[in-house]
Amino acid sequence: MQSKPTTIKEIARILNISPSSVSRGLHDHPSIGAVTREKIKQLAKSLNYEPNKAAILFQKGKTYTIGVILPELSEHFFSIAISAIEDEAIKKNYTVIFAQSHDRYELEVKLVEKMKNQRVDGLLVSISKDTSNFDHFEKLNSFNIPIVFFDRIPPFKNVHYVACSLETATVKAVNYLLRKGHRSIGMINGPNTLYASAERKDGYKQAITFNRLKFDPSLIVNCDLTEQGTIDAVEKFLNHKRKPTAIVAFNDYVALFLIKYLKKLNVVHNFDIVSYANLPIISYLDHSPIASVEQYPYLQGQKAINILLDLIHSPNVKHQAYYNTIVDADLIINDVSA
Amino acid sequence: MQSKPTTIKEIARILNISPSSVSRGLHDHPSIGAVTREKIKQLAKSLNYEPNKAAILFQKGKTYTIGVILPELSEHFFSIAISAIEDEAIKKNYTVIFAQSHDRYELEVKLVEKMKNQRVDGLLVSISKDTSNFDHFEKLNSFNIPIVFFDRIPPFKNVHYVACSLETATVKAVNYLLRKGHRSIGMINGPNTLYASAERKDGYKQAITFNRLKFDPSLIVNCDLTEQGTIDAVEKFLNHKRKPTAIVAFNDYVALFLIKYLKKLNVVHNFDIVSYANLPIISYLDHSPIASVEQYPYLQGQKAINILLDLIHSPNVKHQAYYNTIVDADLIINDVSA
DNA sequence: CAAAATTAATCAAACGTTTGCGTTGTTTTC
DNA sequence: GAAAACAACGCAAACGTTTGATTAATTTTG
Repeated sequence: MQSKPTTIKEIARILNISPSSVSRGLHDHPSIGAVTREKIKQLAKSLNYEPNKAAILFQKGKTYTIGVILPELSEHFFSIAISAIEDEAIKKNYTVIFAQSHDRYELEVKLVEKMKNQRVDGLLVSISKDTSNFDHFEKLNSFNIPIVFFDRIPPFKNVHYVACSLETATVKAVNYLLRKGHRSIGMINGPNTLYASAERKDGYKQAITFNRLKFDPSLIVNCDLTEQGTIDAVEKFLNHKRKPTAIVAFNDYVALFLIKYLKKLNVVHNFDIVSYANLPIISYLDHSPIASVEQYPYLQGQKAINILLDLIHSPNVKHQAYYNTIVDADLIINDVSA
Repeated sequence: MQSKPTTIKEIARILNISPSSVSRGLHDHPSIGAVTREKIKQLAKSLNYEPNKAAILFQKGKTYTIGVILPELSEHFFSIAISAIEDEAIKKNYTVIFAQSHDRYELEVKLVEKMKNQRVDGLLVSISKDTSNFDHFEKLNSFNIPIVFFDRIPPFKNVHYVACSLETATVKAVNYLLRKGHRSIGMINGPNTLYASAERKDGYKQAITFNRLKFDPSLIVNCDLTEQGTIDAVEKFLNHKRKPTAIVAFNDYVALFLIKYLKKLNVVHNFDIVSYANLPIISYLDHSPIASVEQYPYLQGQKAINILLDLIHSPNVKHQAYYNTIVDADLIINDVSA
């Protein structure tokens, strides 16, 4: 025996009124009398009425669904960010669908297309690390689907985004190392396609020059964020004429690769390491980074979806202004000896 | 300018045929001639026609959506499992919505209700660790919404589920420790509400008695899987008259807590540790578990959703038989000295 | 060659909800 | 006391797609 869910029609039939009145009654429309309204609501409750979402979606042409595209769910940052997105969405009665680009541009393009076909009301995106072309996002404009980028954002301002000021954070990080006496600081940076890479570089430069030191570009090396890429980067430092005594790693995963390799070479104690992400797991390492930049994924996710919902609900005016939201990043000190 | 998406009606109007013919043409219905069919398909393609999913859902009374409820997305196991679910869903043109119970029973109940109201076609569930009442799942039966449990499953057989044989895995783990010469092996088990706890216990007992050793129940202690709970558990071992030389931890997170605490007490080298989950991060620890049980989350997720899709597509017969799928778990040896 | 079968398409209803407009009565206003 | 205002509800269309029933034209069959 499968029970058919209750419909508005059935309530109308039982109460001998029209379906439209039931609909209006349930929505507190002023043209329905208080008595009728209460009768409707009571019966609806007792019959366990739940609006058929599919019918509403169809009728309104909205899906109350927002899409999320991010590189890797198993990265701690994103798993937390999406938790925030989900929490907020549930509150506002939106449904979230998500997909992973696995950091591949072509997959990202396909997913954006998929999301469009799913008729999402809006999109939250953290771009893949080899995305340098953004046409697939621009297409959505003509369909009036707003996009908010978060964390991994495109390198221009005329989009909505939420991100950390990694530049400021990097200044803090480098300053911290300088205060600890380091004079040659290496940086393992990400690919140049990432805006975050530029920010880290700028922050590094800024801190160095502000402290009246000479900026040496060869102390910043790019890396594809894989384990092998990290090893290649480290090698450059080890062979450097001004061998660094401290290293700023692109994120905690890179830091892990880095530490593993340095341990293998038995030189891990020659380096102070600072990283980004502040993974909880990091504190369990023996030789962990002495500091890590916390990027507040939950907060970022929260802000991003709230901006998106705002865009969805705002009238169809072309936004001249873009939301460019910066979340403060903090340097978390793990160094017990500090 | 916002383009309205192309509809069947419009294609029909342009081609001077009826909407129903267009629909049938697109679905290769035999009653549409080959010429007309091709004309329809070509025009549809050139107009970038995409079926309005909302309309189809509404019409068919199906949502092509499956719900996933799991305890914590930031747990590596689940983030991998849901990746598998998502991958399979995309292939079959299903949409996945998910929610986290954060290991709380009341939240889980609400989420199940939410999913029901969203009219999901089916549900994939990994139950929270303090769920001992299963009425909220039984309600879904009358709505004909199939459920497949995975990993964290209820303690009875008359449901569909996919899980590891943790019993077998535990036998392997304990045998491994016994072969390494350990004669007093502690186990930090989970709450008794979890079926997985019973399995671990049984496996432990089985390995011990099979090796003609005496089973000492006080060497198995329950734990709520928090850091403090783990510390409390360890304390019992440290004060035990037959102080264990090896410990089987409930999972890698517990192992982390455990190792951290033992390090603090400077006794970490007195113990061999075996754990479950095989977190990638574990290998970066200095003193990591010498072995870990791999539960193949991707495979479990894959099997679970395929079973669910099977149930969804199968005719409305009451299944007398239940899918009780066991995925083999393997003991992965990390011990370099082994 | 009439009857039956086949082919190719159309018609109309249906899914559940929302909403602009119209229709009743009843009450207020000057 | 007639006109205007209002309160409370019903009617019907609309959203896009699918599908059972129907029709019309063509072909096959005995």
